[in-house]
Amino acid sequence: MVDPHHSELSESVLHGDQSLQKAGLKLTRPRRDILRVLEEAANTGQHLSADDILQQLEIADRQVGLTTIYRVLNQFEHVGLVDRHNFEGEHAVFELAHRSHHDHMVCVESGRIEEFCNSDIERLQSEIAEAAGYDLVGHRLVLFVRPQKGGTD
Amino acid sequence: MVDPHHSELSESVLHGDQSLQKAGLKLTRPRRDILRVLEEAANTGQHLSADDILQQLEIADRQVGLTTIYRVLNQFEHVGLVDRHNFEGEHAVFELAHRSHHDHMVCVESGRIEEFCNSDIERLQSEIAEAAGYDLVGHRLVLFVRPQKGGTD
DNA sequence: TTCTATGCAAATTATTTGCAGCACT
DNA sequence: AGTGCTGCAAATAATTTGCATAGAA
Repeated sequence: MVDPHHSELSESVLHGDQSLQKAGLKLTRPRRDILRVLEEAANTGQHLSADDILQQLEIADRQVGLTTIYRVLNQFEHVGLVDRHNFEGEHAVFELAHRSHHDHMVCVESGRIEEFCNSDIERLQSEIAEAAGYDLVGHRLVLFVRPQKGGTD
Repeated sequence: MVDPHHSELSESVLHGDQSLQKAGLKLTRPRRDILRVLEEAANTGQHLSADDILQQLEIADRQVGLTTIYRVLNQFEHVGLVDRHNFEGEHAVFELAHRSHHDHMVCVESGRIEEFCNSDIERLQSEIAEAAGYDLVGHRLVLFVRPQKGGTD
């Protein structure tokens, strides 16, 4: 059954809808709203914290409790809909799960986060693990960068 | 992988002593004890959390307040005496600062943490940053691995 | 003695859980 | 009516801060 209300939502959200149902999660207003915010963030390549999402929702006049945000975010993560990151070490940030693997580059001046993927590095990682007698099952790579030309930012 | 000198760690501690004085930090009992615990951990390649250190100190009958441990750890970090890591995302772990840069490999089965350094990966990282218009100022790389030969556990 | 260090308790921050009420089938 | 969803408030966990006292130079 399709709810006429979300006709304004993009395909991706509908896709998320499917994922949710498949995972036994009902597509409720809070979940839809959170999904939408994550969507927008994905478009601009942003990574949001639970609180960021709360702010966005308040701005959009779509009240959702912080508790629910945390709970939904965890559910989404378990379902594989979103990825959780811990760049800051203080609070986690989330992003809609990507189809493909990628790593992050964080600008220490602007806070901007860019994504990249380098097969050479990926391969080297496996080699390193193997050489140490292990099998690589995952990894986390974050580059901290700063604008090249003496940027005033 | 056992180390020869395991009873007397005075030498290195004295080194830390110098670093502390140079940084304007007095060598007090708590700081010396914490340094000693970090020393032992370094010998066995362990990374300790503030609470781990508290435990170690209690075992060694050297009472130090958790508050002090956190405070000292921060001071040590600022002085460049220890490095802070956030493998778990919940609590930070520390290790005596290494003279040389290195990354980590965490075994998802045993929790064991190994260190490594690969110049090819380091170089690739710079190239990636440059290509994106940035200068690499730092990075964090953690490989999650599992013992090779069929995990029998 | 002077200034820094310590530690207990209270404060913070990020996140989770208990539980009563609401929603949808 | 039943089962899942929400959100407030209280509970946690990790870490920090206020403040009076103890300690190093």
